Amino acid sequence: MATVYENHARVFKALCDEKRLKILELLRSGEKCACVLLEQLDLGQSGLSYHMKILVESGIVESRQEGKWTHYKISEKGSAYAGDLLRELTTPNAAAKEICCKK
Amino acid sequence: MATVYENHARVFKALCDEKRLKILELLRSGEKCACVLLEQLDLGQSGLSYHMKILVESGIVESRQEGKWTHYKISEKGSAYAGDLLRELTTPNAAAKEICCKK
DNA sequence: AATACAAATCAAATTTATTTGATTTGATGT
DNA sequence: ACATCAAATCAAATAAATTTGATTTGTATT
Repeated sequence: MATVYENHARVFKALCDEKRLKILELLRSGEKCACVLLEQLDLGQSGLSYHMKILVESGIVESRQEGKWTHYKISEKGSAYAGDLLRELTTPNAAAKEICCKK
Repeated sequence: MATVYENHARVFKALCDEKRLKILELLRSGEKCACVLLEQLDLGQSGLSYHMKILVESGIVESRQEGKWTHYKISEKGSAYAGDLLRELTTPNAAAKEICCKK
């Protein structure tokens, strides 16, 4: 069973790798099928599939099957969730106590 | 020389690891010195130092030296930058062209 | 200058992530 | 049913990240 930390980490893992950032950049110009991504990236078929899986599992990218082809695009919902999560993780929480050192 | 992708990836690496997410959670309640973090985490001294370096290099955490002790807190500026960057990376760009498959 | 202690650095061991090529699965067309 | 092609999965090899304990560095105290 995944901890909440694992689930949160999964979201940002999408953005931790150069190849995946390049893929996202390509997707910023609209939905693309795997064949187009393959042409533009220095990646083999199985390598692309590996990275797309991580992107989709993060929620930031969504996929759509059309016949033999799979199309990918940036998910508005997933991106918004990632943004909200980032804000939550970096915002001071209410019950802030400043406990610190002996000295 | 670091590519722009490496620089972007560095920001989100901070959020990819469970231990670092736990550290951030502790920092949400205010600035803490390393000694306090050590008490609350399942980490040795050098391990904590390793993770704090990654957090600080991401910009999301900032450190302050006070005598022998180092204090850490979440950086508002760095967090805002990460948020802006995430939005930028996941927002469709202007010159969007929908090029796709033969079929 | 010598000691004490916090944190950073180093080096080796271990774990996890990524790459690569081969095989399998799933959908389509003949 | 068979052949074809796109994508997923698998397994092995490689690379990168993390852990751990030892050493070093920097600051303060005596």
